[in-house]
Amino acid sequence: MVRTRFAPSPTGYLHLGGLRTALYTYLYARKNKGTFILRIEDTDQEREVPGAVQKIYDSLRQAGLSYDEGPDVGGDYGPYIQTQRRDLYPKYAEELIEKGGAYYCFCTKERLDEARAAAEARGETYKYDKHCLHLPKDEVERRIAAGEPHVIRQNVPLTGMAGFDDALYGRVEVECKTLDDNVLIKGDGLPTYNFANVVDDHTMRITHVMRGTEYLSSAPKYTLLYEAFGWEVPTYVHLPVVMRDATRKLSKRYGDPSFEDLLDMGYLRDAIINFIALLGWSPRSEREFFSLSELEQAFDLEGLNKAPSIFDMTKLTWFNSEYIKKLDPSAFLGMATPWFDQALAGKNIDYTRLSALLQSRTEVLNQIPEMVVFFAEMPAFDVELYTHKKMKTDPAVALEALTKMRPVLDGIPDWSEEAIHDALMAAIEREGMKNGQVLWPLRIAISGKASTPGGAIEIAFLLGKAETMKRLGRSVAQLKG
RNA sequence: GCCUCCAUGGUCAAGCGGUUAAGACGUCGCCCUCUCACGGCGAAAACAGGGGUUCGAGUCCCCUUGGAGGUGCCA
Repeated sequence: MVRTRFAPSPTGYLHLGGLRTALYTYLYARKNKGTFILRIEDTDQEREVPGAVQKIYDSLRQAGLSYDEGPDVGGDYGPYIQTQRRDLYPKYAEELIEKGGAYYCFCTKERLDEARAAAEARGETYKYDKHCLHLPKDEVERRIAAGEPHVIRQNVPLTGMAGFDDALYGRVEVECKTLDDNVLIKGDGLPTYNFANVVDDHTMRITHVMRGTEYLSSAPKYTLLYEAFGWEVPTYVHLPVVMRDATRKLSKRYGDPSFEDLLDMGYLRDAIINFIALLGWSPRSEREFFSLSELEQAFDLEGLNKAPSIFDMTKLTWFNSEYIKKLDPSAFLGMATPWFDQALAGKNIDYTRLSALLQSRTEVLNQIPEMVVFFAEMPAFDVELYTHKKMKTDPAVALEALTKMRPVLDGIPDWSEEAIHDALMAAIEREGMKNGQVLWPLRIAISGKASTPGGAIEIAFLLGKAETMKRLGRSVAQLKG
């Protein structure tokens, strides 16, 4: 039975690298009919950000990554928040001490800092000197009883190798002598990640530990812990980082968006998931569109890439535009409406028609207001906009065309697209002009923009007869200068 | 510095000893067209470098270079 877990620290929003780790972890569980667990790693009380835990719940829910066990859903292996498991860790630490895998340490911060500074001054990697390893048991007990501050450290062997087999990276080994005796239980009684991840993964019966490569080089140390306990080591799957460019990883500091930010901008959940899934994983086929449930079927470890990948906003945007195009028109209308309102509130515009015009032109929802504001207010524009080589128009041609079309448009009784189209086409033929020589200037005259969603006819229709005639009148006046 | 890991076009990425080295995004060109999009067609664009192993190497090994991660009483 596969049991996987996503174990974030509540230090802020859910960034995209975290989302991808969560996604793969979730997918692996689903693919194997296993259990997906959420665990909150909040042992660093100082870094905890208020509200961050709730944010994690919300983001995972919005992403569609439902967990079978977790703080807010329960489960048989709880609690799922580490600070609520605090009484558990010292017990295991004691056991580890009994087995020789750990020891109490009373060294002061000052002594440690000095030693570290000295090592660095010598150009060496600092390592704790096991100063407290051989303290007699009675002395240890006496000092603890006396309330002396202390931690518990891992007792790493001085010789030999430590290693593990990663499902993605293969065998990873290091010499024990390069490893430090890290703190397992801190002065505040809470465990460090080094200890908590081992105890929790074991007690929660996690079979596959999927996490970022920042843990790759410390994983051998965790294996030592499992071995000291006599526990079975889970399967490790370390996942490469998501980068913003070749040398820096995605981060809020540089303005990289979080999952929430993307959603707020008007990126669709399914598009984000689809894109993220393919960032570091390949189905090894030409297929590129996957829904979450399709990913649950298709995902496997074999398709994982070992190299870090760069988050390409442009490709995400393409995915988004594709997802928008596939939307049912009424669904798109529903999504677009709040964005229409931003630019067109109070205006009498046919949103249904407008959204039909916009659907194939919208890449991200937040582009909508700027694409449609001209319906609300006619922008000022330069008459040179009338010049278009291919359409064979310029301000002079435009003036002639507009002057001739004004009465034609004014004479249309029922303002429908069909009526406008027919009237205009008939007039164009009668005058012996080219479509472009009339329609281009007309579109400019009533929109003031070089490019618009839809042509002159659609825009005239959406604007309504009164507004169209009003704008036309002003534009003709402008041309007469 | 030391330890670990990684390396195919600008980006994602297929390839798992024998290929004209896929595909997608982006870019550029053409077509469609009342603009812009959409859609269609096409083009440019990559195995970091050097040594091995092999009849044969993008694929295996080593070195170099470049990059990432770790080196915390952070995770």
